[in-house]
Amino acid sequence: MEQILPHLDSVFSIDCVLFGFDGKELKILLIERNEEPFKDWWALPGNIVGPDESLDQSASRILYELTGLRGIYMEQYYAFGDPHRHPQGRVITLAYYALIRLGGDKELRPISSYAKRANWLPITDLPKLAFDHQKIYDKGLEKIKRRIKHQPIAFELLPEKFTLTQLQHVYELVLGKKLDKRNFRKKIVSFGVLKELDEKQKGVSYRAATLYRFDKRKYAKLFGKEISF
Amino acid sequence: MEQILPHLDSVFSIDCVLFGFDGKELKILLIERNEEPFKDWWALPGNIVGPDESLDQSASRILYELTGLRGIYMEQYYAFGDPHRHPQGRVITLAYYALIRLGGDKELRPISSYAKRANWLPITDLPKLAFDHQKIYDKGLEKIKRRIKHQPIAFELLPEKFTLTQLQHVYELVLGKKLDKRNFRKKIVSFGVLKELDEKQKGVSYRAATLYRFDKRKYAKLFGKEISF
DNA sequence: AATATAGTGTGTATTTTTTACACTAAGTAA
DNA sequence: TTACTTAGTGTAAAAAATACACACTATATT
Repeated sequence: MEQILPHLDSVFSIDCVLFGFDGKELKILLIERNEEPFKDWWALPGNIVGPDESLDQSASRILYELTGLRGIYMEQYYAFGDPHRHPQGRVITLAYYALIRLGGDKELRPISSYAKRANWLPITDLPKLAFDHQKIYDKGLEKIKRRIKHQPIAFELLPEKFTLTQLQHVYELVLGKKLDKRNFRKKIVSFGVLKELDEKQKGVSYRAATLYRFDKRKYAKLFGKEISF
Repeated sequence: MEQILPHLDSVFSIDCVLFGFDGKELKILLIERNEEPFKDWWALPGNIVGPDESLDQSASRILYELTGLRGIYMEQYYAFGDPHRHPQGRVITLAYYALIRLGGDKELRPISSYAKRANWLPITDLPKLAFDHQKIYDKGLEKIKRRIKHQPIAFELLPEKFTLTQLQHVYELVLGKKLDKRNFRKKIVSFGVLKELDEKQKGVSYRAATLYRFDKRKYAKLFGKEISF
């Protein structure tokens, strides 16, 4: 976040790439700035790190203030500290990404003053971003692309119960490529971290798919062994 | 680095895990502190980020001041910012690792005041470290373990001309496990990034091995394709 | 000159993993 | 009942990973 610049030699902020999945698209949450510099531009949400906050806490707080959500999966992934990245002084920023399942419409809370509004925008059609936020976003996407191949983070984007097709969809969106249905299922099931439920999808106008759940216990037992996509 | 604490709300430092390979062991460069807190403890080298330095520049400077080396492979990998990680105030630190080929003995330069001395210590036998430096080191090792599987960083630890056995040795030390000689050679050669030289190892009292060189051109052509170990 | 020593360099068979590929089944809507 | 839409499944071929052992070569020693 870039709005407050106390008179310190350097300022410390956190910027977040909040990835959300609504069942259809992969989106990120952007705010439209209401202050100079970059007034009226879209930017990643961020803020100054509080004096008694850990970095992770600070990131969680930013997310909470914007969305009202807690307990979301977040990961710090890089520090951006070019001396000229902020036109008004030195601001070193730590980048976090978060993975969020988007449910109803009531995801967003009232906006703090420095932003006009916030919006979930599909990553396939992003506007120009303020500061070096495009670079921050790019690196964030790169990181989750890599991570989804080795860690069970896809489930963070899905509801607790999901179909294999939905899961595949998440992988395809993150990796940016189509996957073969049969091979995908074979592989994902072979990891042994999914629990098949006695329940079917509801409200669809075609054959309902079986629901699955991510089984944290089984995953814990795998610890050390790498998933590899 | 932890020795200077100006009266700011937060201070920004960089700490470096400098990995070095001397042909036998994997080592890191530690300094023995000459100031409180943690006087007489071993610590990772570090320093405050200068006002007009980029983060990468700052890390390179720290390395240069200690070793006289430039152009070394360094990578930023995590920010440590627990509010209580430094007993005297808030210091957020960015961690970098570097990979260094250790040649003769003249690697080290005169030490700045806050340290008594600096020393290359084998990672198999590290002392207790000041602050949260053990955590920083652990994460650094974890990162290069992961990275060496996908990126040609092993060559940074070796002289320009090296034997396949030496290369295998680096992989074994970083990954912490033995590898099969024939399979290792098959795989590493199949990547097509090594150039076999018309030259043999010298000064050994047994059959001399063929020397190889990492071929950056060939590697550049592979870009996008992943190496996988 | 013969011998001991120490590391180099090589091939194959087996298993495992990855890939490519297409149709029937089930449920809903008209 | 029919049309529509997605769910769910298997196999063969290719590629990659693994396990494994011995002869060669240069030097040092006697």
